[in-house]
Amino acid sequence: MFYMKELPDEEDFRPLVPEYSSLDTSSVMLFYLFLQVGSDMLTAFESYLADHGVSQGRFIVLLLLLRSQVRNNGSGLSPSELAGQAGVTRATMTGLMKGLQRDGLIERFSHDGDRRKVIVRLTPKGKESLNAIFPDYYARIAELMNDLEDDEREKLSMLLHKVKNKIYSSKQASAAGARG
Amino acid sequence: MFYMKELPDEEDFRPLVPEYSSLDTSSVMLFYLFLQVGSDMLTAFESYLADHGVSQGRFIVLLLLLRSQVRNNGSGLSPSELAGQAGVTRATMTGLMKGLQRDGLIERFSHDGDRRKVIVRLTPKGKESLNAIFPDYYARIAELMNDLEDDEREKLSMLLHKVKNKIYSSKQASAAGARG
DNA sequence: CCCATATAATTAGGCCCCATAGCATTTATT
DNA sequence: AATAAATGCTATGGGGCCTAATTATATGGG
Repeated sequence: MFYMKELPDEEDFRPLVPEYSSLDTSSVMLFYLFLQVGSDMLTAFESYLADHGVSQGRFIVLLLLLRSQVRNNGSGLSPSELAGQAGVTRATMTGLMKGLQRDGLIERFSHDGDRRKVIVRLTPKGKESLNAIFPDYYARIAELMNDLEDDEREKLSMLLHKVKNKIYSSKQASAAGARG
Repeated sequence: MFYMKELPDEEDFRPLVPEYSSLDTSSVMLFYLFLQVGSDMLTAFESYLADHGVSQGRFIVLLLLLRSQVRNNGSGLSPSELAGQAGVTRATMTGLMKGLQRDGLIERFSHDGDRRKVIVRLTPKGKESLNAIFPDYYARIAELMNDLEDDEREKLSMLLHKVKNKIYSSKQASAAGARG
């Protein structure tokens, strides 16, 4: 994920202000700060996951499969459902499955009732892999948030939700614009 | 960037709590919320940039070049400096340069004093490209942050800095651990 | 002056993430 | 029965990223 190591400051925007009189520098700097922190967080956890032989994408898939086992007693998920829950296309998911199966972390079975479908389940090795990752993974996340007091976490969560809602509402707006 | 569309909730962690008694679910959920919002933000801006024919990585390079022009009167930057400022290896930067030069957005000159070095500068077309992107790009960022009051932005910025500092301090810790 | 070392940029090769388009199979709709 | 829709897959390609090796150049002793 690409970002600038050295964030832009007021000085960088000053020459642009005459041209873009409405330029809201505090927004822009906050935006880049956000991206930078997100990227750093992600990079740190990706390298941790890489030490355990999985990528971020693979880890999410394993997590989704574990959740499905917990929630509905091991009935498994189809690639299509996984793609939907992970926010990628079915084709992308196929590629991910391929690698995960090659490494023995998942199994693919054919669905009894619907022969178009495939059922994906964690193998014992896949579960072990998650169990090897979990304790330290969670500890690292907790460590990361350790400096935030309870009320700060709530505040951060609230602010993140505000931004998130804004993204969704503008997505809808642009989709409506494209339709109409 | 991979994340889960449907964020995990308390229920998902409940089965894990007996095993990981210290599991701090509020941290974990905040962490995933953060990644999700960051990813959504990035995706939205990437698709906007794609409409203008540049990727996030390319855009950052153009931005860095523009900043260098503003800051030190167009002396340009070397690929090595660009790689450092963008947080990627020189090899990665070479690939980026190749595409940007092919599309006429940058120029590469050889350094007078040191013939190992290359100097990269924006072309007029590169500047035009940025100027075509800017107004709307900044407007979108401002729009995104529009629902946040001034004090909320400050709070968010402060909280982000707290997390950021935490990342850096744990990076140093692990680096020191690797050394010693 | 020469050689060892360091630095700059590039190339080659590879992995991951991700998308679109097209295909065969199977199921649902009408 | 005919059409539409869904599923999983392949092929193809782009973008981001890396390591290792290569080439050219510079620099600091000996």
